[in-house]
Amino acid sequence: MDYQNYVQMLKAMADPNRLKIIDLLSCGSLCACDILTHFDFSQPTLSHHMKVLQNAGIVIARKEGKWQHYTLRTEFIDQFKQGTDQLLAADESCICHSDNCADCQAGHSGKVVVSNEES
Amino acid sequence: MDYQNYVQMLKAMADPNRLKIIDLLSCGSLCACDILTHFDFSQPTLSHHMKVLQNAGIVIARKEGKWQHYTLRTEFIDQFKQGTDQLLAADESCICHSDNCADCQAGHSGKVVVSNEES
DNA sequence: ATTATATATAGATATGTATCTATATTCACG
DNA sequence: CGTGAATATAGATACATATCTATATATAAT
Repeated sequence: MDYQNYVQMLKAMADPNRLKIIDLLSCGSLCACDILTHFDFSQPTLSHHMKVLQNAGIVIARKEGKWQHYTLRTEFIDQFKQGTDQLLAADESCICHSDNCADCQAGHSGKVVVSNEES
Repeated sequence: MDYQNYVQMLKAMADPNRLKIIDLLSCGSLCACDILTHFDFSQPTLSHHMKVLQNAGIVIARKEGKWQHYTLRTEFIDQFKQGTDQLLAADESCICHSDNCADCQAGHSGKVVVSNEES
């Protein structure tokens, strides 16, 4: 797999304000003005964030009169969860195997995640 | 829930090189020098990335002689998946409900994600 | 038509960060 | 002890981006 799309989603999500927007939209569609009431930043800043979310394929916009309605894409939810599973599963899809990895040949392959208790 | 820790994980993951490091480590522990062979950047740059991953609670380091062995934390895997589920589930944990949200009172609550087909 | 409302765009600024080179530290080994 | 190898730290630089103000656009209402 290539993680291009997944990285773009992560980048878009890796901002507290945009994460809150996603959280808000997970409850249902909202227009820009309604979203804005939940934040302290300016309207152009929201417009910027919504564009980032759209470009990452996280949100779609539907214009109705003067309102922009934003909705979470089901494809985003599916693809993001799938990307996460693929990333964190220690199976044959491991990048090493597709990379002629010397470490794999040296036996590092396999689920070797460790439960650790230090701070 | 507060997403502080989750955002920190997202930030650390939202870099193609660090994502590849996570992918490599999902196959098993590796020392810095082994990880470095998979990349074009310099050794100090790797050191920086590993610090970011550690600060985000994604990776732990165990020093053995002059080698640093890096391992994915199981807690990271659990917490990240849990955070994702919590974010994208349209249930009572929705931020609106804990925020005295006017939109919720106006009936926007509920799973309203939309399958959309435009580009 | 004019005015008000919702949103977008342009341009500036400040902060964050990914990267580099140079150097320091730590450790094994002779 | 001195040397080489693995890693970390310091400082610099370049690029990305989150934010703002000012302004433009689009639509509804009067």
